[in-house]
Amino acid sequence: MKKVGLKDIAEHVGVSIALVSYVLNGQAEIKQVSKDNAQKIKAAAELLNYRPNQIAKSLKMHKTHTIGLVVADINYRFSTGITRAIEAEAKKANYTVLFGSSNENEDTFAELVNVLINRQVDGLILVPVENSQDQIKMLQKAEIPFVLIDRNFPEITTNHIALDNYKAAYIATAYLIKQGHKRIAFINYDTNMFHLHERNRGYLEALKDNNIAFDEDWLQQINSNNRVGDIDQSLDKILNLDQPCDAVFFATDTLAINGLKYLNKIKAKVPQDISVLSFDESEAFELFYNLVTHLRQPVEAMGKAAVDTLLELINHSKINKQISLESDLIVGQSCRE
Amino acid sequence: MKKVGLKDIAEHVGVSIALVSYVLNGQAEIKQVSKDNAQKIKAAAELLNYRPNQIAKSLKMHKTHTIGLVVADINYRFSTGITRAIEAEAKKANYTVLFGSSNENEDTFAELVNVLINRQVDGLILVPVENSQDQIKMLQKAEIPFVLIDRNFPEITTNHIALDNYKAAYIATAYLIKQGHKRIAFINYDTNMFHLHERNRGYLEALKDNNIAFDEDWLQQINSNNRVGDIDQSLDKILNLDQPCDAVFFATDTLAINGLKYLNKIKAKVPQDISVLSFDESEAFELFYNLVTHLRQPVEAMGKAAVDTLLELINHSKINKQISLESDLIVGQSCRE
DNA sequence: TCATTTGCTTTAATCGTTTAAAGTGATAGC
DNA sequence: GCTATCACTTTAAACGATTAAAGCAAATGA
Repeated sequence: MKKVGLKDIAEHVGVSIALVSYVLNGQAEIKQVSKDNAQKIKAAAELLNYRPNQIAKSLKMHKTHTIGLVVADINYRFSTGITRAIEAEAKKANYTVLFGSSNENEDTFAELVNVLINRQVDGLILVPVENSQDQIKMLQKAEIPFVLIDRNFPEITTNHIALDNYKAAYIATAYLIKQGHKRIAFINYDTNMFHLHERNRGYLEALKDNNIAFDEDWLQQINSNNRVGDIDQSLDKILNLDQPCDAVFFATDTLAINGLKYLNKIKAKVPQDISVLSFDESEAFELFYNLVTHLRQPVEAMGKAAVDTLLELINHSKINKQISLESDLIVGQSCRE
Repeated sequence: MKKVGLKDIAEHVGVSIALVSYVLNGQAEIKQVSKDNAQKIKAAAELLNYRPNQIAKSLKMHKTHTIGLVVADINYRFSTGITRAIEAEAKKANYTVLFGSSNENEDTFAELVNVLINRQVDGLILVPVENSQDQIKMLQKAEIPFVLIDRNFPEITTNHIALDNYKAAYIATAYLIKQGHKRIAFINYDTNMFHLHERNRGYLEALKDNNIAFDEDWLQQINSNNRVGDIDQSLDKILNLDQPCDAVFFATDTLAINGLKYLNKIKAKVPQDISVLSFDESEAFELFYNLVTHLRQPVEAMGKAAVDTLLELINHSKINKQISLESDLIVGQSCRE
């Protein structure tokens, strides 16, 4: 059973290809196609089970009605959330999402972006990885519509949607202080990504504003290549200081999960021995014996904003939007009361 | 900066489009293009930052080098695992993956499949949803290469890759029996999907083979529309029988997670009050105070087998493969020893 | 010297659509 | 009776690539 095209329908009905195209694109009225032919064409399309070849259509129209999405790692809870939100929003506008995961790798990221461009996506939504500035600049030079989400580079002016990471970290730290903590550790990745630096800044600023003298052993920077081992060491460190920490704030859900596993292992009780607070959400937080207090990112809103912005960009070209969103502090029982 | 095509390069160098195409497709040798021109063309392509228009190429070649993937729900751990595996495997063969999530909805599933076909994917990898038999038959009639994973319909002969669900459930149940359990509940969805029925069958058969008289209150069927409430009720039921169950086996990770939340809520201790075993994997299982004993599905192998089978189908057409895989029982501390 | 071969390049059709523009026969207006 | 309009329909040129087939000098052979 070979593919049926406009030609087959045209032959079947005995009219030209153009007429078929008009009818099937809802232009029967305006092109004044006779009711009789319109009727026959529709029937034939149905009968032959015609499916328009989007590839041909895209080629002609210079529009694929597709947007490309590159997330940092499909295994992150954040990624699945944002993917879902973006898909749903895109569908409303009749766009399909072409999707890839860079696995936080610079080369994979570049390759994915390239593949998507070659497939003529109308625009891109990207969660950029560390050191991908050149790729971003390339996109700007090539005038390809794109928006960054979750992360951005302060030195490059882009359309982006991200959490106010500084504020979120500030609020979380302030919350721990309000709960009576005086020695709060912050475990973050050792990275040069701006959004994670902002979290450091929020943490530090909150300490300062509350007159807590920061001890640099409190800020632990994890090498993402040796995550598990490093987190264990970091926790050992902050728990065995002369003045041990009584709270720990994890900069991401992955850090928190690995950290909590270790705390379980060494039988440290949360929050009796140490309070725990984490960025992001995770199903695992709910199964921990005490719901882990965490900062929930508004993924739905983020996805919607990203798609909306991108579509504006695609349709009316020049706009410049930097959207900053706020997180919710979900209070569980993992912090001292 | 408008898009550069073969034409632009041709004009820049002062040769025909054909020559450019030959060179950039590595046919310089066989088409005996002069070294001089070949050199200039490559240089110009580089200089002008040429990117082949895959859409045009696909139209001409009747091949998109794209495979479509429809998962049941991007939020499932299984989905992200399988997606990653399929992407990695597809990339090796220079295929891109176009991806969608049906959210277990029949109509969304049909729509996604259609969108993918219209985009001329070379083949499909599908996790079919309940009642999607007609879609599958349609694909067969249209002779579109596809393979099913995770689930299949016994009444339709298809290429598929799936776990031996019967065996997995049997092994898990037998394990619980070996640990001394005599009253084992099984919580499954109320569904007509074959793979979940197979899990029921494995559970029942294991009881029978071990001379345990099955009590029909032990098999709880959850309506997926009211998952949370139903699970709570089911657990209440099995814990409050005249002869309460001392073990519960969840048919999926989502069921287990919700079940464990409820067990936490009513302060039932695992495994002291009740042993717990679950199908699938979840990050959350590791954060539960006792690692939840579970059946791990071989997603990597599954993804690889799916891509390999599909590519065979695409290239050499007629084959018929039903691949059955085995799960691993990961023993944690959630079952009585 | 003329025909053939060699080495390289161009021409032009094609993929399945879209859509201006042109074509056609009937009817209406003057 | 001649032109204009109307109500349709077809023609044909794109879109950006691929690739047989044809074209064209220069070199070689007889």
